[in-house]
Amino acid sequence: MKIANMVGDRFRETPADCQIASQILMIRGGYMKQVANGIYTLTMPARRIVRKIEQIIREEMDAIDGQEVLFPVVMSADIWHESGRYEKIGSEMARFKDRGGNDMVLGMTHEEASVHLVRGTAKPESAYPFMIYQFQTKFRDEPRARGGLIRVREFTMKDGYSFHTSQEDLEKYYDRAYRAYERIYARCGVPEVIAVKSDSGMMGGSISHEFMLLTDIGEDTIVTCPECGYRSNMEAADCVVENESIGEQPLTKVATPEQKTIEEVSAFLGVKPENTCKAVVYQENLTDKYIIVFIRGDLEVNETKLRNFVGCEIHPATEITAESGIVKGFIGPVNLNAKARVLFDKSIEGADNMVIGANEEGYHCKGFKPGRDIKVDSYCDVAKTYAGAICPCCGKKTINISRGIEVGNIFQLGTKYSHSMGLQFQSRDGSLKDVIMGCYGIGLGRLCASVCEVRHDDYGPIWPITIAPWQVHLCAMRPDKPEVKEAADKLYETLQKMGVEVLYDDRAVSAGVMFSDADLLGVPVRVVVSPKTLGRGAVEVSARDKSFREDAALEAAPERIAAIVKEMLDKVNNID
RNA sequence: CGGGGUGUAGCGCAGCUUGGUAGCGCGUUUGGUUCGGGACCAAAAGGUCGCGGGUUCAAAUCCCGCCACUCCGACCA
Repeated sequence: MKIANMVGDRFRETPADCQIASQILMIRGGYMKQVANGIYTLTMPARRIVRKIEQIIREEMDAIDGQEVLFPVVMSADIWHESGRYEKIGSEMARFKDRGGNDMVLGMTHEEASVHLVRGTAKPESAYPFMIYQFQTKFRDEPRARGGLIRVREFTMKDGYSFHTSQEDLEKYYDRAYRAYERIYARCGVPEVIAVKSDSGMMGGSISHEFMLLTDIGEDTIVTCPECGYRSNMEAADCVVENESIGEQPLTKVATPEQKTIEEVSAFLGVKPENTCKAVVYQENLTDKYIIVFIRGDLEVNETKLRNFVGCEIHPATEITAESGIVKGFIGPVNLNAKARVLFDKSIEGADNMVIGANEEGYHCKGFKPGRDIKVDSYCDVAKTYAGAICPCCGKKTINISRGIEVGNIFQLGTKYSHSMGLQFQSRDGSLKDVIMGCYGIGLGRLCASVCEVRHDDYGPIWPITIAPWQVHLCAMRPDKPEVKEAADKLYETLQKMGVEVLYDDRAVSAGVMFSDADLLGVPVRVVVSPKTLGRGAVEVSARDKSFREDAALEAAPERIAAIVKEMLDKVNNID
């Protein structure tokens, strides 16, 4: 490819409205252009990167016996009614009517389509397991797209669905998929991607993992333990705390006029926030019924865990009515006369001498001890864990909090879709049973942008050679000199014949422009042919990541360059 | 959905307060001089000032409505 004719302008200014490195560099490098909010056109370099990522994934999916298929983007609403998700999913799913007035949807995921494909007459147990996967455009009308390709509305995703006759078999396959994913990220040049325990969200199912690339611009909060390797998304992380007795005291009422927040109350009474017990009020989305969570004063409620615990959508209480009996700012578990569901978080278990609200304007109580002053049937775990908290796995106070981008996920779906949509198998004893499913997703564009996010310098991306748009960037410096033009043209042709992917810059531009453009395109191997190098009878070969720079004799250059490319490829691919 | 911001040439922006018929930098084109990290000189092309309405002799500028983009939050396989 000649850079002179390539569509997609590179430029110097930072584009307006760009926040993160990958977005800035990929826009500046002419990899893509925004068409609408969260919707991009990819140009050749980005398309080539995504294609290479796709091929790596394809090879790894095929290696675990995946069968590539292609589901449609547009689906009839019928199958979404069957699974119940037509009603359950909100406006992030795009819906429309065809000319016949039938309800249609744009696929945001393809569980329904996959079950639709494989159901029919119940197949024998021996026909299982199998996995089908595809690369397909998804449309999700995100309320807020941002960060270039990190969070978009239209994107290409690899989604796979596996079908099993037992939980054990699913788990066995899930483990294979897990290892395939690790290979995929390593081969894409980001072996540091880690798997974390995750919340299953609207996908349903029980066990699930997200693959995370840790970076500060990540939208997810990741909980890790350096001691034992425990890793979890904050949404799914257990919060373990240990409360020590600070001296049991009788429950006594104290006046705390105008002191409503934990900061105010603890400062006013001279106690630490962790020796208070606060109430956080939520409402069920559909009924507006109140839910009061009693939690240690220094902690926050993890709304995902709370949602899962109560089993319905919830939102923080916006307005508290007088009839509810809730005294805002002074809520406490003792003598609470409120129309609300009351939950006790584990974080107050075992504590004593806590400050609580007195359920009376202007008063709190000291000396509260759960279990003594009020009967607690059971404690739930709905608190957000925090840096320095106790690791739920090894028990040490080692919890770390960091940020990560989700670059893939795997779910054990169970029978959610097979059951609702009627996908059964015939077991050896002749009975019909629901098929057990797993699903496995990777967003290609997001992975591309994420790699850029962690593999770049001030001048542009530094693409790992396995996914780089080209392997070699050939610069003919001073192509107005016939000897340069001739040597570079020949090298270009020879390398291509040898199967090396070359981007060729033979424009009559200054060295600065040429190098800046090369930096923005991030091709791992750079070859410069110039009057200077030809004077030495050589071409200059260097790495985008500055790891080496050498002269290669002109006649031997093609072989040398091809050898360097091969060496770099092997280094990434030999991961076992 | 709530709260801010912005919309003027391919890109980045000024002009708007105080109305007078559009400008700067980058990029692009042509010619010339340069030549290993975004060169220089000269000439040139390129704009429904987001859209619609209103006020006015006159609107990029003032008023009303709408749209789009964007940031923070809510939301999010």
